[in-house]
Amino acid sequence: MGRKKKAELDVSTEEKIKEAASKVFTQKGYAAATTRDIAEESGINMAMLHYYFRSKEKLFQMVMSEKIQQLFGVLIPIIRDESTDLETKLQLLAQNYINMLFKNPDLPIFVLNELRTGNEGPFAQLPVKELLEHSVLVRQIREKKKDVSPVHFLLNMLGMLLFPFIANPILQRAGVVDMVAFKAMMDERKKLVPMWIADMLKE
Amino acid sequence: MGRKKKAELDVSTEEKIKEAASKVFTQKGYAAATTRDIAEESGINMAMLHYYFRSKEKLFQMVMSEKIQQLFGVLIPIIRDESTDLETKLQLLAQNYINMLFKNPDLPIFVLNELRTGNEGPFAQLPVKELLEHSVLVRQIREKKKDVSPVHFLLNMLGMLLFPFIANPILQRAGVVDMVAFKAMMDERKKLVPMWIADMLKE
DNA sequence: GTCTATACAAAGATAGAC
DNA sequence: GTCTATCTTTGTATAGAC
Repeated sequence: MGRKKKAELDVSTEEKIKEAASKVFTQKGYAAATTRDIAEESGINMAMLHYYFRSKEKLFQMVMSEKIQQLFGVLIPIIRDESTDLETKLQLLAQNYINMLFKNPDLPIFVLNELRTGNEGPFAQLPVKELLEHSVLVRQIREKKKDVSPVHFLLNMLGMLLFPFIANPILQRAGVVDMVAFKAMMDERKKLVPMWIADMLKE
Repeated sequence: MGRKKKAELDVSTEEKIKEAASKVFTQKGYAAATTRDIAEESGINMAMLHYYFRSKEKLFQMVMSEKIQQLFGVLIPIIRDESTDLETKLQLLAQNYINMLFKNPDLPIFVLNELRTGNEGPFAQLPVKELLEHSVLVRQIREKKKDVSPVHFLLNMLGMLLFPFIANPILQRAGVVDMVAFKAMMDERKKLVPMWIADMLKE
C-alpha cells in the first residue's frame, strides 16, 4: 500500500475532504460552515483537515477557485470561438449555461455572495475585461449594433439566464412553480433567451 | 426625562441598535456578523442587545423583514395599479427599481443568500403568487402576448434590472467600469430595459 | 436603562499516540 | 496517514451593580 501515492484505487482522503468542503461551503456559506461539519460530511476527523490543508481559510480558497471556474468556465470557449456566428453563440451560451446551472443551482448566489462579503481573491483568474471588451462575441455584437454598448447585451443575457435560478427558491416556496414546472420553463428559455437577445440586436 | 418614552428627541437606543444591526448584517451576512460587531457599531454594549432584543436571531428577523420590504416593496404598488398602462408600468418599474438599488446595492445578494442558506421565514409576507399570476400587470401582459407565460417576462425584467448590481463588484474590480461609468450605464438602462421588454411583447 | 464582568458553548487549531 | 483528546479563541447570552 503506497502511502504517499496520489492516485489510489478508491477516492483519496484529500479528495474526500475537498468534496465535502465543496458541499458544505456551498450550502452554508463560508462563515456558517464549520470544520466539524466538513469533517463529519467527509467521514474523517478534523485533524486530517489540518494535515492536508492548513486551515479553514486555505481549504475555502481551494473550493472557491473551482467554483468560479464552474460558474464562468463554460462560457469562455464559446465567447472566444472564431468559427461560430453570433446567433449560434447565443444559442450555445443559453443551452450550456442553463444546463450547468441545473447541476449547480446554488452556485451563483454562493459565489457572488462570498465575493461581496470580502473573499475576493480568486476572481483575478478571470479575464473579465478581455471577455467583455475584446472577445470575438463582443466584436460580433458591435458589428450588428453600433449604438449601444455590448456590455448591456451581455448583462441582459446573463441576467436572463442566471436570475431565474436565483429567484427559484422564492418561486417554489410561493407555489408559483414546482420543480418540474421550473425545469420545463428553463428548457423553454434555452430557445427564448437567444431569440430575445437576437431581436434586441436588430436594426 | 421619561425613561420609557418611545419617541425621544435624539435617536433612541433601540433605533441605534437596529441601524447598526442592519448595516453589519447586510455587510457580513448573518453568520459572519457578531453581536460584538453590532454593539460596537451602534456605540453601546452587548448587554443592551439582549435587553432590547432577546437574541441575535430575533434581531436578525427584525432586520430581515425590513430588507425584504425594501427589496420588493417599491414594485408592488406599481404592479397593482389599475390606472396605468403596460408601457408606463415598465418604465416606472425600471426607474424606481434602479433608483432603489443605487441606494442599497448589497441588498439583492444579501437577501437572496440568506434565504438560500435557511433563514426563510419572512418571505411569507410577500404575495408572490398573486403578483406573478393575478396582478394587473400580469393581466396586461397576457392581453398583449398570449403564447408565452407572463412569468418569463417578469423574470426578464427583474433579471435585467437586478443582475447588473449583482455583477457590479466583478465589473469594477476587473476595470470594465468605474463607479461613474456604472451609474451612467444604469441610467441608460432605465430607458433601455422597458423598451426591450416592450419589444418582446410585440406581435 | 445602562454598564462591567463573566458564564457557557462552539469553533479553529494542534499535540501526541499509534 | 490517521486518530483521540485538548488547548485557545471567539461569540452569545446573562447576572448583578448602579
